[in-house]
Amino acid sequence: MPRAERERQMMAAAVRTFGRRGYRAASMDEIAELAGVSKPLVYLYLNSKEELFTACVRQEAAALLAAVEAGVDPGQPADRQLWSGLTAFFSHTAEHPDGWVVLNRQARTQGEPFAGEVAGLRDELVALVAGLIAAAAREARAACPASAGSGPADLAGRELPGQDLTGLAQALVGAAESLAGWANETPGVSPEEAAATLMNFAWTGLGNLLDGERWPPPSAR
Amino acid sequence: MPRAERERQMMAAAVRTFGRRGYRAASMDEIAELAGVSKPLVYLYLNSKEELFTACVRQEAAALLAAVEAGVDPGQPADRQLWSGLTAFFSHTAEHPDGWVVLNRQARTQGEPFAGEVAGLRDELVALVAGLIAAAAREARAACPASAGSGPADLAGRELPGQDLTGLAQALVGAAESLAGWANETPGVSPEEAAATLMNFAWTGLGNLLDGERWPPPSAR
Amino acid sequence: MPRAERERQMMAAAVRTFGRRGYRAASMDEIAELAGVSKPLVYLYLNSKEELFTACVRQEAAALLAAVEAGVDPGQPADRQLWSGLTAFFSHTAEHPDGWVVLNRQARTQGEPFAGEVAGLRDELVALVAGLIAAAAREARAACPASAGSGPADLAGRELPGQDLTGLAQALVGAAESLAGWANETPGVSPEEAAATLMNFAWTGLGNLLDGERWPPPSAR
Amino acid sequence: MPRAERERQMMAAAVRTFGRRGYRAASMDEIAELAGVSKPLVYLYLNSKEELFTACVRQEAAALLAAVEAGVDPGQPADRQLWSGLTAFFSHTAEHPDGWVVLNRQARTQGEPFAGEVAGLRDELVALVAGLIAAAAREARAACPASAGSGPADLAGRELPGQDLTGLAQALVGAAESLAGWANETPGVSPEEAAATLMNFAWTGLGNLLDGERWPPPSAR
DNA sequence: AATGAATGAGTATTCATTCAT
DNA sequence: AATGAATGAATACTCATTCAT
Repeated sequence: MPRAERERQMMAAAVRTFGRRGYRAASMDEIAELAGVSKPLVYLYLNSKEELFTACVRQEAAALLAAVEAGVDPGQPADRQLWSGLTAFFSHTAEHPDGWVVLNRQARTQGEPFAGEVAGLRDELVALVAGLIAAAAREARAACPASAGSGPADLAGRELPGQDLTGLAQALVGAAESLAGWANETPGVSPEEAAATLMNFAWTGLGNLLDGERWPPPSAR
Repeated sequence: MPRAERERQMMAAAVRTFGRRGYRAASMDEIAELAGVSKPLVYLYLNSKEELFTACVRQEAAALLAAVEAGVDPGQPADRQLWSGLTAFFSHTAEHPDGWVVLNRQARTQGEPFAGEVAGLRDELVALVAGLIAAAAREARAACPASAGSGPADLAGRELPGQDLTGLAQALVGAAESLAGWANETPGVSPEEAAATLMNFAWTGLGNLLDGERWPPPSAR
Repeated sequence: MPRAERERQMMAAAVRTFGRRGYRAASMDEIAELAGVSKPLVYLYLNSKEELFTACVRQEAAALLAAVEAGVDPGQPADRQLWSGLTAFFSHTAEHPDGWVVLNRQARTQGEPFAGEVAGLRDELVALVAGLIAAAAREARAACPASAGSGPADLAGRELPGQDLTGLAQALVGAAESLAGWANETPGVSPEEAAATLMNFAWTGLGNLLDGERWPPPSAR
Repeated sequence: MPRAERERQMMAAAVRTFGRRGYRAASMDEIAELAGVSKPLVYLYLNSKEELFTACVRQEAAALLAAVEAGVDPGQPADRQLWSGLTAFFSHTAEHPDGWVVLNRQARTQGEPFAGEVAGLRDELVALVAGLIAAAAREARAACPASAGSGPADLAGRELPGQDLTGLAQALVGAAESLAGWANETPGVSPEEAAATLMNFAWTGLGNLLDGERWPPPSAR
């Protein structure tokens, strides 16, 4: 069997095992057995438990990021982009539960040497979301050119300082992570519904929500 | 030294060690040394690593929940309650970083026998938040009695089915968890600011936010 | 509570625990708890686990030996003495099952430092039985004074060299030990019946033996 | 080195160590060192201390039983079979002293989880002996066909109720166990002599028993 | 390309025993 | 006369990792 395929098998077994047991509790024996190969072969190909786990994290992070980025169509308005990105996010995590658990839970116990690896992914997601929020701000400004010149007060309303922007993005990403976990274990919640819930929550605001507003707003439907 | 005090020492050492290393990677040797006692004493008082960890989780969960509940004044309107609850949450997690890490990260690796323990805490938080959102909905209806009879569309706008309610609460709790982590490692973000960011995000809605709205709304100031 | 009574309590708890668990598996904690005292008190009175066990063995051995000796009436013929001694043996072991288990099983794992202690008891039992067999031989000779002078062949038949004597006694003691275990766990076997079974088995054999019969019988040679 | 051979080495070391120290006092470290391997290898091949001990007991029990059964020639009369079986028993125990100690002493501390294992062996030996005694009874009846019709008293004399039979077999097995211990530590007692001692002791007694004699003899009643 | 055989280093847990009071 | 508090030393068991083939 060619090396590349064997490696895929091993990675799949590793993701599954790490997802189910956690980094420390997973044993190389179990991974090798699940992959259907001998332990020395795992070491020959992937060097060590730590490297193997790091490779799993990197692979799953790249796949998730790619899925989200593929879901975002830069030609669309920012809220649409966010909505489709979230849908892609919820779809991907639902379809790769082990990988998602590895990323979201198992890789985040601090003190382990791969802590930075997954923090990197999260930072990329936060940056992506922050970018979308910033884009939305620009669009809002562009949509009301009149107000652009109406005064500094208005403008201030549309400017978000960097720290606020990051905080908002952190909140949105956290909300998405939480909803992903909840949606994956609650039957009958589709990725689209989860995305809509989050858009309602974040975009529209709870206050407006209670006034009957929903996302997408009627004008955009 | 009296037993109760020794136990407190041990629990503190355990929370610190579990927070820094994770459940599996923490060793009873390290905990005992940090507590300044011999290992057998830890076993004499707390029976086993698993029981010790469960005790830590329970203690930290109870403390966090108590802090949040103490921060919520039922005499206030729902948005005020939510804001003060969030402030208490961010304060508590900032003051007990090890306990927060134990709860939020280390206790959530699935497959371990205490998985349910921390899930319980999270469910309580979600329920608490869901209760506040439902209360807000009631208040909104009460505030516009006229609209109550004005038609089904309006009413529908103020009714939240249970699943939506839970989803929103999950999103809010996830956002808070995420912000707590970010605020704790970003210098200069106070609990109040974190709470305001989240209220802006959730209560007002990003859309309104970009239109210059802020929480608390001018009328409430 | 006076020291002597406390010591009796402890010894009783120890015999019970050692009997149920064995020397190594019994813990001083369990013994102290069963005796209703604190562990340091056990050490204060009985010094160490090994000394405690040795004391148990000595106590039970002395009690068993005393019971057997009390059952043997030197004024009776040897077979009667043997029968009543066996009855006393089976009665005592039935009434003190824990003590018997300690003597017969738990104290006989070699390598432990008290190995000699229980070997001593057994040697005394074997010597007692050997004495009875020798007495029986003397009685047999005395009962047939005529044959005493009839020739060396006859005499040889009634003389048992020391090694044979010891071997026979060992066999009889082993048979008794085995029957004691069997009788204690087989309902409906009384000490008298056990003694009768053994006498049936052994005595008629011994009798013939003393009359010069040997196996294989002459006809089969 | 091939696995099977290593396993044999380990079993031998284990039998020796368990025989010398007892189950609880034997340490896996000592066994591994005596076998000349590292401890993990012992665990890899034999799983746990308990399984290792059970395997030792099973192996030694099977070997002893096989030796005894090989010594019994069903074509021979019952007394010959018993004698040769006993000779095989004493030979085997003399040649495998560690195994015999494991079976006869170390495996019989009650409360340990393998208690049943060795009880099984003993029950098989008792059943085998009981079978031989029953066979002897049949042979005795067959040898005196005339007496078969001569009256109920005679017949009764040759019938042994099941419980008596078991009791006799227990006594004989116990006597053999005791003699084995004695013979093994008394220089100059050959297996044949031990077997002869026991046959002298037991067989002539059994013979009379089968002829209807009982203790106490009628004259003494 | 692949593996059977093997281990050094560590981990949770237990227990006989002592000290200060 | 009695105990609550405490520990040094040991033990069963596991695991990531390597070597010889």
